[in-house]
Amino acid sequence: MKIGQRYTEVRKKIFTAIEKMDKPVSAQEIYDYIKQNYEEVDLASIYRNLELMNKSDAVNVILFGEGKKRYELKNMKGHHHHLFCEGCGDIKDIEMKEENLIKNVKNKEGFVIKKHNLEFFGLCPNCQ
Amino acid sequence: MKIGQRYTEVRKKIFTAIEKMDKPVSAQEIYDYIKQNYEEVDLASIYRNLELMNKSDAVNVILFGEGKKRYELKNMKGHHHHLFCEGCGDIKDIEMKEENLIKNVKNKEGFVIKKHNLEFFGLCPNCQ
DNA sequence: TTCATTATTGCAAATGATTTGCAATATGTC
DNA sequence: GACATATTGCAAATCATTTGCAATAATGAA
Repeated sequence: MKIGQRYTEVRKKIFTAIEKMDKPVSAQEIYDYIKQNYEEVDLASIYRNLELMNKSDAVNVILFGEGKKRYELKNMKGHHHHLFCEGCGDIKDIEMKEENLIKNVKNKEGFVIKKHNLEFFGLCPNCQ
Repeated sequence: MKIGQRYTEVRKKIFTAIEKMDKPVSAQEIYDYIKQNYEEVDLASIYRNLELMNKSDAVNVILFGEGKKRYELKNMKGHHHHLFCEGCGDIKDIEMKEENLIKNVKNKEGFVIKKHNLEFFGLCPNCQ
């Protein structure tokens, strides 16, 4: 997995931050984490790296309609989806077979499917 | 389906705009459509109404990672998902049974599922 | 190891979507 | 028609993300 041309300190920190927080995180959360655990890194650099990481398939972009993107490392876990709590924003992973689902979509409309996202929205035990 | 307390001209225009454009549309697209077909409506009013319409279940919010939200009328079509072309932004509806999928998620993690979104990303015939 | 090339970073400013305060206006009610 | 207040327009604010540019750091060559 090649991100850009150089393996920089900033890049290492971003990787570590996402890995340690162990959930889909926003650019701002990565920024905050790094600020508290290492020397500060500019937000713009984080955004630029996240875009690179996304293009090189190192991270997934996850959307919950909060008005911002979340990122998670791709190699850490198998393919999965998420449960997003509308109450507290808590996020849980879910595993699910969906071969049939995906199979049915392929070749429909002549599209070439490159990616799909399935997210569930609801309330976690604490928020019900 | 009750949106706010009054059935205003602005509200009518927004409904008509979304219906006529017949695809998931952004607030800006609704604004542009109305500007061309009726008297202009303030963007802020459109946003305020879209939020109301979402809370009262009149519209679905759809996310394709473009950095903005799209809205579609809920009553127009049955439950469906979308194919979003990363090349040109073209959007197609797809129908799919997913009873099993959803059934499997219910009662998992103690979440109460209120909504789920499944989006596919790829390239349409023109963009391949 | 030092040097040179250029990818990457920090900083500041710009952009785009969305939100908010507030006074003016329009809608439903009596 | 007059009132009470939901809704709108306008302007400014906010938040996430992007961009220009000069300074800095990573990597390959000498």
